[in-house]
Amino acid sequence: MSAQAGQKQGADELAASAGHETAGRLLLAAVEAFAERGFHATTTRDIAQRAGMSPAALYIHYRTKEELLYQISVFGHQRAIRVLGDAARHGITAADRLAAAISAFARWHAEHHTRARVVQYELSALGEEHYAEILTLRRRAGDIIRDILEQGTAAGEFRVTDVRGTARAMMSLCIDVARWFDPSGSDSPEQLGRLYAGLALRMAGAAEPGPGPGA
Amino acid sequence: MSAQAGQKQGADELAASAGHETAGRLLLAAVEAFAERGFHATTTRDIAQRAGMSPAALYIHYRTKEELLYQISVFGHQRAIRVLGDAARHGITAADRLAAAISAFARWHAEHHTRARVVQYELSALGEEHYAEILTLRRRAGDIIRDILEQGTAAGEFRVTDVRGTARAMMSLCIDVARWFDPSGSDSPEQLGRLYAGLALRMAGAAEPGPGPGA
DNA sequence: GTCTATATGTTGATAGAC
DNA sequence: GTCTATCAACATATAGAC
Repeated sequence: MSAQAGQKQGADELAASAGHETAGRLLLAAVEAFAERGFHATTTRDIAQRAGMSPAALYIHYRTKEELLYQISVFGHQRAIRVLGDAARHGITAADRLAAAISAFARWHAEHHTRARVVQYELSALGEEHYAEILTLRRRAGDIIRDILEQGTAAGEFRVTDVRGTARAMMSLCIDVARWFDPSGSDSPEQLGRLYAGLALRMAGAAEPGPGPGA
Repeated sequence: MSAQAGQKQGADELAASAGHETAGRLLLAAVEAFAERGFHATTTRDIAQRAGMSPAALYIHYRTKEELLYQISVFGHQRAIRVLGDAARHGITAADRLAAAISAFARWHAEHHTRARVVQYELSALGEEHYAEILTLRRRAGDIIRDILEQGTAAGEFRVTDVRGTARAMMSLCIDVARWFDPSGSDSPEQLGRLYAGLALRMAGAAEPGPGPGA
């Protein structure tokens, strides 16, 4: 599946998650608007207009503007964590699993950079309860990388002194992709995933079999 | 100089850059407000109140709310780039310079995480001309790291295949510190700088003399 | 379920007294 | 230079017709 198809597919799934066709269109419109202008600068008029509806129609499907953000955040986090977790199970050695996990997580943030931007940078606009709920989801992602680093270090594959800090740095590297990634740039999400997998292996102090990252 | 003193010192300099005592207080109040709630969610009333003034007083010193953001952005970028550039000149080998540059850049984003958050994440709220001006400043920072990687690779100190991508990843790692850094957390800005310098050396494929990152 | 029309509050920015 | 008072525009959200 190409990056283009991946994005379309993902977008459809987000829309489908709303359960209702119109609600799904509003969700996609909100993602676009929030990513472009930020949650607070986005008006309900803007969202409704992008979905081809009147401002009032929004409130039939969602109680508030914040609920739109909440739905986007929950779905986005669930997706990203599933992608990360699934990849982390592919491979026998810790090095294989780390490379697969980082590659997939970075690639997701590149392919879905619009949604990822909302998911990663508009969290503070959530209500208090919704925010707490999302934080619980986020912790799982960090644990996945940390577990791989611990297993690899124990097995002698990696040389990592600060597991917590190194795992956090790897997550940070992937998340920040959403901020700067430009689909019209020279790197494809797949290339970026390969580069970042190689960089992560080096950060973990893994022995290098092939050529270095980016080859 | 401790991290605390460093932050205070920096804040004073930002305030002093305004030229006028009241204008400086407004600048500091705006940084706090923008960092906490974002540019668009911050009201001019909030900024004025934090500075202990009426909403109207703001417009004596700044034409618009956007001009406050612009002043903060310019000063912040100039500072961060100077810190990075100064550090990049300390050391004879490319490895020394890379470690010094990454350490200083990451540390700046941790120490000044409040200001850095505004500088790095509220850019899109700038007017078109101001935005273009800031982008010019930003390009310089990337060039500094890229030059070190190129020199180190040519000298045989580093093994980097994708210089552009690796330099971008290192910048990304440091910038994202502003998003997650918590001064009440367990890591000090100095510790973080040391960890990240070690990780950067590994990412560059430098030979490892001492213990790994985080030791 | 979707529309038009609007209630109700808040915003960025200004006018004019001191 | 700072204040109080205020404007005009715009925000989110709702009411009621269809």
